Amino acid sequence: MGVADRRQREKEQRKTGIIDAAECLFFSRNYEEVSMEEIAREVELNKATIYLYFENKEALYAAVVLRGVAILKEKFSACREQKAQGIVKVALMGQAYYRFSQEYPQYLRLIHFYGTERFSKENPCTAEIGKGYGTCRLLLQDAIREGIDDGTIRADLDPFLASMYLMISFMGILSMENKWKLVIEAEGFSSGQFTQEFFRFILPAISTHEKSHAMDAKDFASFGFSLTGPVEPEKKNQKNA
Amino acid sequence: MGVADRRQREKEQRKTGIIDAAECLFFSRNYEEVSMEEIAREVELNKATIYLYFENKEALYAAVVLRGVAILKEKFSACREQKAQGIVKVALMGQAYYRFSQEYPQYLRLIHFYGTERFSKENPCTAEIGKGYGTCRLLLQDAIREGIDDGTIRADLDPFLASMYLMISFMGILSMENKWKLVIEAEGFSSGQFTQEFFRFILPAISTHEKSHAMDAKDFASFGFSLTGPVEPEKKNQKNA
DNA sequence: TTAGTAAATAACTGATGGTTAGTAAAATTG
DNA sequence: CAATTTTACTAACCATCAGTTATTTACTAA
Repeated sequence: MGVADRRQREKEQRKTGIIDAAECLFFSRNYEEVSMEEIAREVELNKATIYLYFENKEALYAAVVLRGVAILKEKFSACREQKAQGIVKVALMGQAYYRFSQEYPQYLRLIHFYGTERFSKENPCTAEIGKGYGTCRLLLQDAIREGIDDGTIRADLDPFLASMYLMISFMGILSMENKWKLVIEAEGFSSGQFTQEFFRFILPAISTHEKSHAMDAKDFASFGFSLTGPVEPEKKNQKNA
Repeated sequence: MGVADRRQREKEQRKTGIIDAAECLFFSRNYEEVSMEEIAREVELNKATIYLYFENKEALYAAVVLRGVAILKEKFSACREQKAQGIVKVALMGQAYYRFSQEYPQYLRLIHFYGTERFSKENPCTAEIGKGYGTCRLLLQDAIREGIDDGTIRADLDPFLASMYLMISFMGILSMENKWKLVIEAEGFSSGQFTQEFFRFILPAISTHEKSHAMDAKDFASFGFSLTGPVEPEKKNQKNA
C-alpha cells in the first residue's frame, strides 16, 4: 500500500512540523505565555488542526520535552561505553548532564518545568519521558554498582538511592543556577564554577575515602575534564575585584 | 485616631481572611485549578474585592507561600541557638527542613511551585520570600563556617557554595519524594528512609573525613534523632517481602 | 441631616484552551 | 469516469477565568 504509506509519512511530517513550531515558541517564552493559536500561526495551520495531532497543549509540550530527554539519554548512554572505573563513569555522567545543560539550556528548562505539578501527566508521552529519565538514572545506578565492585565507590552505598540522590541533585543544581545567578555572581562565582564545584563537593559522598582526593585528578583528566584540578586556585577570583 | 486604627485592623483581618481562604484552596488543589471566583466564594466576598487587597492571583499565592517560608525560617533559626558543633548544626538544619516537609507538606509544595518559571515574581511578597529563604541559607552557611572552625567540617569547603548545594539538594530531595514515591517504594524504601538516608549519603561530602563515621552517631543521637544509627539494618526490608 | 470617604459589588472585557459542525480534496469503488 | 467514502483541514463557536469599570452601599464627621 504505497498510498497509505505515503499518507502515514506525511502525517508524521505534519506532526513533526507542529512540534518544531511549538518547540520554537516554548523555547522563546514560558508555557503559559505561548498560546495554541500562536503555535498554529507558526505552522500555518488552524488551531483545531493541532488538536487532531495532539490531545491538548500539555501533550504537545510533552512531545517537545521528550526530544530533550532523548538527547540526555543519548549522552548518558555514551558514558556507559567508556572504559573507565565506576567513579569516573559517574563523574562522566554528571559531566554529561552539565554539558546537556550548556548545549540545550532550553530543553533543560522545559524538562524541569514539565516535572512540575502544573502538568497532569495523563498523556502517552509522559510514560516515555519517565522511561527516558529513568533510563538515565539506571545507567548511573549501573556505574555506581561498577564503582562499588572495582573499589572506587563507597561499598556501603545503596546504588539505587545514590543514583536517585545524584540525579535529583544534578537537576536541582543545574536548573537553579539560572534563578540564583545574581546571588552566585554577587559572591564572586561564575555559573561554570558553581556547577563544576558541585562535583568536587559531592565526590566525597560517593568515592571511597582513602583514594578519592589522590586518584581523581589524574584519572579524570585523562577523560578530558578537570574536576579536582585547577578549580581551587582561581576560586572566588572575582569576589574582591 | 481610634476609628482609623480600627479600620486598619479590620483591613488587616480581611486580608488575613482572604489569605486563609486562598491557602485552604491552594492546599487542596493545584494553582491553575483554583479560581479567584472560588477563593472569593470561600471568604464570602466578591472577586473584585480580592483585587482591592491583592494585585493579582500570583500575589495572593505569594502571600500564602510567605507564610510557609516564615515557618521554615523559624525552624532554621531554632537550630542556630543550639549549643552544638558545626556539623551537628548542619544536620539539625537538614532535619529541620525534613520536619518542615513532614509537618507542612502543602507549604513545601507551594514554595517549590512558586520557585518555578510559572511566576513572574514582580510583586512585593517575592522579595520577602527570597529574603526568608536566603536567611535560611545564611544560617546554614554560618553553621558550616562554625563547623570549619571547630574542625568538624571539611576546611576546603566554601561555606557559600556548600550552603547553596545543600539547600538545593534538600529542596530537591524533599519535593521529589512525592513524585518518585512509587519508584522508591517499588525498590523497597519508605519515604522516611529515602529522605533520612540522604543525610547519611551527603554527610561525607561535608564532614572531615577522619571523624565523620565515628563521631556522628553518638553526637547526633544526643540531639534526638538518629542519622547514622539504626537505618542500615532495616534498610530495604520490604524489597523481597 | 448631609456631604464625603472607604469598602464592596455587579456586570463586563479580553484572552485562551478546547469543541463542533461542516467543507474541500483526495482516494476508493463500481 | 461518476458516485461514494475517507481524510485533512477549518471557521465559528463555547466555556472559563483573570482582571477592570461603573456603581452602590456603609460608615464617618461636620
